[in-house]
Amino acid sequence: MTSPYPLSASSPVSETTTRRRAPRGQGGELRGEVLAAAMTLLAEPDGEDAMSLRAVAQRVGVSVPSIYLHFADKQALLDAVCEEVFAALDAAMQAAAAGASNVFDGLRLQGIAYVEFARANPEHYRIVMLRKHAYTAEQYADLVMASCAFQHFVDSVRDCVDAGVFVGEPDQLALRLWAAAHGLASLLVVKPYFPWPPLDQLIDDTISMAGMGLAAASRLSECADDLPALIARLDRLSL
Amino acid sequence: MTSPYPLSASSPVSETTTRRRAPRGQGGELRGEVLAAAMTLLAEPDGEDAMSLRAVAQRVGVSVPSIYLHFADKQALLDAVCEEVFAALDAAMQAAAAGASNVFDGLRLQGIAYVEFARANPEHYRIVMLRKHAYTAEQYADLVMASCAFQHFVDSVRDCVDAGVFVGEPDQLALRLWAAAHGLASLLVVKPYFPWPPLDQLIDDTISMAGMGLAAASRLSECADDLPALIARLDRLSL
DNA sequence: TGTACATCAGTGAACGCGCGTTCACTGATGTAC
DNA sequence: TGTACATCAGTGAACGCGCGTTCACTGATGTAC
Repeated sequence: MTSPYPLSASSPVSETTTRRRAPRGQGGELRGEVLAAAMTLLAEPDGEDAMSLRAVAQRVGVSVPSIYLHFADKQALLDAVCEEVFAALDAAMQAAAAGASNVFDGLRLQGIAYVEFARANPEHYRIVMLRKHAYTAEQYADLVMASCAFQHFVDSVRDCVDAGVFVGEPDQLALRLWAAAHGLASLLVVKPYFPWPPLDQLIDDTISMAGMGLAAASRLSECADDLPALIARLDRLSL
Repeated sequence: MTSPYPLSASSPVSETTTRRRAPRGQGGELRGEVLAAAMTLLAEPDGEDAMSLRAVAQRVGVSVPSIYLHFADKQALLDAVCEEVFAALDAAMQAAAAGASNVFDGLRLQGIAYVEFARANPEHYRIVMLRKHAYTAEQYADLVMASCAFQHFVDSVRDCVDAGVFVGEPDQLALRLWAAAHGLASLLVVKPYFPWPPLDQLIDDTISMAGMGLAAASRLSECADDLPALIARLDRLSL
């Protein structure tokens, strides 16, 4: 019933309330309640279809046009949801990285946290990562850069480059790692009925595979002779 | 206007035909035309929204209820489309593998063909791989196994295991490689506006990363001392 | 050879539904005079 | 201290739209007698 992770927006949302009108000057409260209700509805199975403005209004205990007091249209509400989800994803990854013993392990823990987030919040992951957005190139670039999650991830990759684990441009390397993590995450979200093996190990293996492969491949392109040394280093990092 | 790859279903489809009624006993022709029109509509941008039964009927030059003569409902038509797409994907991967110099390279070429298919047919890829399907576990397992694509891919992984490149269960290893390829494929489909680097290299790199990483990781879990030898072997395979 | 009939391929019109959005309105509350 | 008024939070009813699906029907064509 409640949102799967703490929302920055306030207020619990019950099933079918008749809401008390906000006191004067507190009209903005409704914005938070609408956003929270949208998040909750989207978290349910088939959330994307379930989140109509009518459903949101009913959850909050308010009439449908009231939503337009705080969101220009449905898309604006969805945009707000995306921001919320990106922030939560970023927080989960940052928290995971905090427990790392070295920069390479930190990257691995972030990757695992990424997939675990998708596993725990499949419908939210679907909205931000699997939906087609009607953005122009500029709008989209803005949105990606505005969300800290990808930037923080690139920073971690840069740390690894500085430590000599990878060779190359951090943002380019990050894309490749992101692809691997997103691949597993989206498969789990979209194909829940696939006969998956035990997920904890699959996730760890896939993330490790990407990290090791990138280390090996980015080195291969530079100096193919140095590989044994590279592998020895990876081994020392206690992957 | 025409479908992006040869359909097993016959018949060209023009914009707004008035179709001539099929001669007696040839009623089945319409099925192929409906399927082809659905494929064509789904290939367009926003294809998933654009493919309504009304739009399909108009493309074929037939009334809407006629579709029900050959498909039980809209879902049945979508199922038929999925079969068609899976078959085309399988064919593309098989063709790519035919040009390989060794089993490991064959896997790499299949991975590249997989991503290229998604890149060339983004809306078709979206339908089969990014949509949520309302299947039960059994229905879905049947569907996956019925489509040859995944089976053929597992076979190629098995060849690599036999050749000593990977260690482990072929279907388990295949899942990890699939995740990596699907990750990049779906990112390209869903986020066309992302500031991607040159795609040919990104694709090759990502696939190679997965292959090398899996080889290294699957060996790591067995005998951590043997890594230099493994890398030397990968190098010899001219990755 | 002619005709009644079954079959076949397809149609026209309507069904109810839920959707996003808009518009004119209501009624409580604080504030200026 | 009383009252007119502006502001604010929110509402009720309707808009047009496109959708999947159903139902009774049409008209051409082959076949049995």
